[in-house]
Amino acid sequence: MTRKDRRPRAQDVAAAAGVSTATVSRAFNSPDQVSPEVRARVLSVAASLGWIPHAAGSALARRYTAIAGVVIPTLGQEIFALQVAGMQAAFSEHDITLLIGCSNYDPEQGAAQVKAMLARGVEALAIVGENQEAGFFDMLDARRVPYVVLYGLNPDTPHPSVGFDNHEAYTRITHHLLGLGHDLFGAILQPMVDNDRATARLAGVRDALSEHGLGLKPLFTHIGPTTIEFGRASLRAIFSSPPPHPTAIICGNDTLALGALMEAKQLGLRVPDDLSVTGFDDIELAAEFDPPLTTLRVDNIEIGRLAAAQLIARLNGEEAPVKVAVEPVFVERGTTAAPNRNRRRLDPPPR
Amino acid sequence: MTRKDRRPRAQDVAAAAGVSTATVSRAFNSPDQVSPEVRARVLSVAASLGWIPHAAGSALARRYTAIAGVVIPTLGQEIFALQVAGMQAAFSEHDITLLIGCSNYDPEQGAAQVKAMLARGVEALAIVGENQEAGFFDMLDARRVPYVVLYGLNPDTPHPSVGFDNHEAYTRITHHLLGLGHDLFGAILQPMVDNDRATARLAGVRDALSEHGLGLKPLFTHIGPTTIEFGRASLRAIFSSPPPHPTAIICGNDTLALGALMEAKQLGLRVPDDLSVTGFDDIELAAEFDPPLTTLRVDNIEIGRLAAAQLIARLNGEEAPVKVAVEPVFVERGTTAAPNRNRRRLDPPPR
DNA sequence: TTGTACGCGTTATCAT
DNA sequence: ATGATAACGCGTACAA
Repeated sequence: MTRKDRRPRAQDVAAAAGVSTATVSRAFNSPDQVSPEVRARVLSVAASLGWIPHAAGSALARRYTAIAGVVIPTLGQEIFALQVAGMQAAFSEHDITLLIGCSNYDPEQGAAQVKAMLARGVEALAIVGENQEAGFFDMLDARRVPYVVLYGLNPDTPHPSVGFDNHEAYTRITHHLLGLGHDLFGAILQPMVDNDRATARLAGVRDALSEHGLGLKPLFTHIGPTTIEFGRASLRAIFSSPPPHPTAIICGNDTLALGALMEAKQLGLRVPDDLSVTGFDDIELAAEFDPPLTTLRVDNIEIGRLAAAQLIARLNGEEAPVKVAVEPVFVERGTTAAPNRNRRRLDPPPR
Repeated sequence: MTRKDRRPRAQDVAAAAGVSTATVSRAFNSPDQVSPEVRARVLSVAASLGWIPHAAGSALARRYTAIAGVVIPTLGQEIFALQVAGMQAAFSEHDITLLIGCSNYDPEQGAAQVKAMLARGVEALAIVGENQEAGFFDMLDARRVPYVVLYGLNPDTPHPSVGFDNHEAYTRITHHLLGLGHDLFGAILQPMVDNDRATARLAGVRDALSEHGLGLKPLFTHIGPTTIEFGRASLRAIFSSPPPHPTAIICGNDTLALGALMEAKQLGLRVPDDLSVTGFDDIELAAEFDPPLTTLRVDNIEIGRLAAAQLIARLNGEEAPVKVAVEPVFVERGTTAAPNRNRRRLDPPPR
């Protein structure tokens, strides 16, 4: 067998095939430079020995690891899992291994993940959100590691990014509801700390409202975990305050919206007659729910694909646009309508 | 700056700190063997140069890559994403990087992923399901790469595994419904091809039924994609056949069950009075739905953790149990009850 | 405590 | 077309 019963190396294959290690390497990496007979022999010997070139040696010699990295908040949320899946598909076409790290919404953990990835020699990096530790992006620049920000497209920052403008998306939702005639709003959103996307969304709602001289009452603004349970609890809280109550609830994602919808049903509120509710993401359930949820659809796989494509282009020294938009599509379904004036008349008018 | 403006290496740090590369290495890996002053100087120089040891060089010298791998069908399904998250958490405590590959339910793709991982020098491997290409496990054995099968615990095979017996789980569900008095069943399940878990589940239902002299009619057995839509369509199909109709529908997971539930509501069927429905997994929505779904809860994060723990133990040469059970917990909620005899009487009795 | 020197497995360069 | 040889970056006996 092979030396010392360890993993075979190129030398073992070379010896068994009666060639040099250089030829073994060539037989795999530039088959044209090797005579057909020798190539066949090398390949067959390699197969019988079970030799696979060791990536570590290869990385050293080539000065190229063929590794990229992505850092997301968590794998538990479908949107990020899909972005990763999209990246993985695109990278694998270029034989690049994708390292996946989770920050758990903590910039410190995120930075630690990136450090580990740099040690592994990542050639490029994708990360969700711009809310990183101080000097984070400088560190990447210093190492000349191309990076891209996922799931955000903040026009005010210079970072290459693939995604959409969260602020714009939420002004769009708000304008739609305003256009339907709503003038008293509630919001159920995810935590803002270290989350530039969520922050931008709330600002988007606020800015759109203030254009119309409206605002978002603290009493009707609930911020917490993105669970069905929190969506439920928030809606309950909003409607357990004395009237008037909001006629429209804007949610940070579909999960929160579904929670709100379930609680609304339990409270005997008719959607969309008594209450309009909007979500975000367009998860599978959104379309199937009763009533089907009005939401914005985001193509997360595409975001991942495009991010990988941009990084690959830059690795190849190609010019690539640094701000790539993947616009969310408004999907109006059954949870939004003009406010029911009959019901509102029962409420005392706001002072 | 550093030589040729490239990534700094240990030699650059050594030169700048006025020591040898051996001391640089020791300052990081065995700090006790280095005098405090020298250590401090080395660390500060390394920090200012931004030096991080290159994993490829390290892997070669140590003959240890600190890489493990996991192959799952898809990241798009929460259960697998959670298993990966659990593994990642456990491995990261041992500074092991986890490589993630997706097979898309295709053994060929799975094998390709594993090959890529072997090239990267994975020290250990986890894989969902035993349904692999011929010689797959032999290949791992030949390389002495410890592996573990996730999400299955087939007592008939020798493979180390962490999970549960899918056959047993589904006989349990079936027995419960039989105990409630049901005697006409339907099933909505995921595809069986290359999926030993799904196959075992169907067999579990069949075996439990045949103990009672019952069977599963092809007309009432629907197999397809694990989507809400397929759950809906299957229920519709089942109830659009001439009576009698099943009083209990066993679903392959919660998503299918939710689809069935939604369609049942649309058809005017009362759950659980007219129809009992069971799911599997206990996703968040299961408890919140109206009525809340009876299902089996699986702790997928724990499965991931335990799998990683077993692999780590084996890497350290420790004896570790090879079959680790993570039993699903039966959660009876609102979608199961005794069959409504009144309704059944309206149906002509089965011949 | 510190330095010297070799090997880890592969590829690229330069001969032949 | 093929071979010899020198990197690639690091860790670790061994020597001092």
